[in-house]
Amino acid sequence: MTNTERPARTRFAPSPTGYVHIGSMRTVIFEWLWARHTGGQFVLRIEDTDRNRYVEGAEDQLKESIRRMGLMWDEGPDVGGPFAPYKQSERLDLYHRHADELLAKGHLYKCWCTPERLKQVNEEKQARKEPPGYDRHCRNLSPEERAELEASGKQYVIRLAVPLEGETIVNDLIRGPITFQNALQNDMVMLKSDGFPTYHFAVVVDDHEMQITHAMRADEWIATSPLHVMLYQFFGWEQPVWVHLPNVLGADGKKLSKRHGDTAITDYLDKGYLPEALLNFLALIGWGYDETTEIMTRDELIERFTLDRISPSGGVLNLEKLNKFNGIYIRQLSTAELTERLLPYLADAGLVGAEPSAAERARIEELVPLIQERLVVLSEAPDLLRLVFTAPDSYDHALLIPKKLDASTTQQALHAATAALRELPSWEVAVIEARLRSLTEELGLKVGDLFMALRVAATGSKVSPPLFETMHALGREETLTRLERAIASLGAVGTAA
RNA sequence: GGCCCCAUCGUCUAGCGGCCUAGGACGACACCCUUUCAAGGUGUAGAUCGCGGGUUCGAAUCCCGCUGGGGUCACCA
Repeated sequence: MTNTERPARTRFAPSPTGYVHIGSMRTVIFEWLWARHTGGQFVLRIEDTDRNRYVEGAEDQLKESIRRMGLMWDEGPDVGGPFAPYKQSERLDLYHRHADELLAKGHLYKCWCTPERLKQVNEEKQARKEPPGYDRHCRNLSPEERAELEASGKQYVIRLAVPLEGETIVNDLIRGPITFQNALQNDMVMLKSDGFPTYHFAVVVDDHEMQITHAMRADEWIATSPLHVMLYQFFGWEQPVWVHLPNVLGADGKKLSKRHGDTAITDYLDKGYLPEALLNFLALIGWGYDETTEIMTRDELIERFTLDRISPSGGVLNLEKLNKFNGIYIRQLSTAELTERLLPYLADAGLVGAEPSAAERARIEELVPLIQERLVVLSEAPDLLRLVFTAPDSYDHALLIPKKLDASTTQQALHAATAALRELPSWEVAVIEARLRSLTEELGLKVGDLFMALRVAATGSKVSPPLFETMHALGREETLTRLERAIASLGAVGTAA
């Protein structure tokens, strides 16, 4: 593992075909962390070489996802860099120049086979129970045949002339050397008939051109990595350090996909998982620091992240643990900070305006402490806060009347409480609590019973933030109004019964 | 199916030949705190380290085989 601590250049090279998968984000995290840890650069490169799969807007969404995670790239689209452009569709000349070089050396060859013929060849191979793959027809053309096809002007692709014997070794940093028999490799297409390179050709050329030191990518690339190694050898270039990262799996141990639930990183961000919680949590899938440390700040992660601690086996996404992490990070936020992050969710729910006024902001900041330690995810805030904004529209007597009491006793108790609260000299939490506690004694009730009746009367629910804090947040007027409505609802029962 | 990778509590992981009668975290359960829910605290259960052979005085740790799981076999990345 030589020179792993020298400034590393890593890259994330997605194709703009859709959203950013949470597993891809984990890859971004490792790449970013390693670049930061070594004081190197993290580059973003757009691999838009498949015009058929191009998705409008995907590139923006992808950049936005990375930005929202707080993992800005040092070089790439929008920010530029010494190796611009960072979009492969704008680097076509480069691939052609390099292809010509290898073509001249005989490591690449033109292939005029039609998709139909390719399909037919594979079907025949299949019928003979042979492994699929190109039959190298065009590699073995006679000079005359080649000249004729060359002159025909027909469409062609450029393929890799894989050595027919020997073996290719991929030195994976976390797995050690992996040996592949050359005879088993296919003459994969390097340049498509539309003149665009395939991934195999473009990554190698660009990683070399952009001086990428560590080729970190998901481990599904292991199977084709010998092709990439061959290319480096044919070019006479020094290989990057290969680091194939373990996958993020679904609960069934298979690659995480739509049927496992949310897979886009934005799904999580939108629900209100904090970027810092996600970063910490995701960093722990496939990597671990020591025996006991799990909660780590971004800076601690940067300082502690090393490649040798990446494990080779895939890891299942444990949502419950993510929830726990998110709660921890939410509780670490200051009231002001949490308020700021909650506002968009409250605006969506219509609890505050789209452009919250200073008064609304102040009001929310007052309420935030009531829910901070109860929040798992930011998007739950509106529901937790709704009881403050909207009075219960009816009362369920089964909730309102304590187990061992009846309607009239409950009604009397609430009435006494209302009177007591009305006369309070101030509306401070401690004052409310002191008065209500003494009231339980005066009434000969159990603390739990009275408080629960009051809770239901004030909030309509048996579950709420602490009673006195809630009453305080509601304000005296609103609290009394609600209690009176609860009392009235019980009175109706009394007469009906 | 061929090739390749992987294999420690349900899950994420620590462990890189003796410190392991395997540590931490999430989850579960119990108790404490307590006006509910949370949060917090304490504790319990949970892994014969996939199986079988070796190597060694000694193996979760090294080697081989097996089994299981996964990945990959496109003019997609």
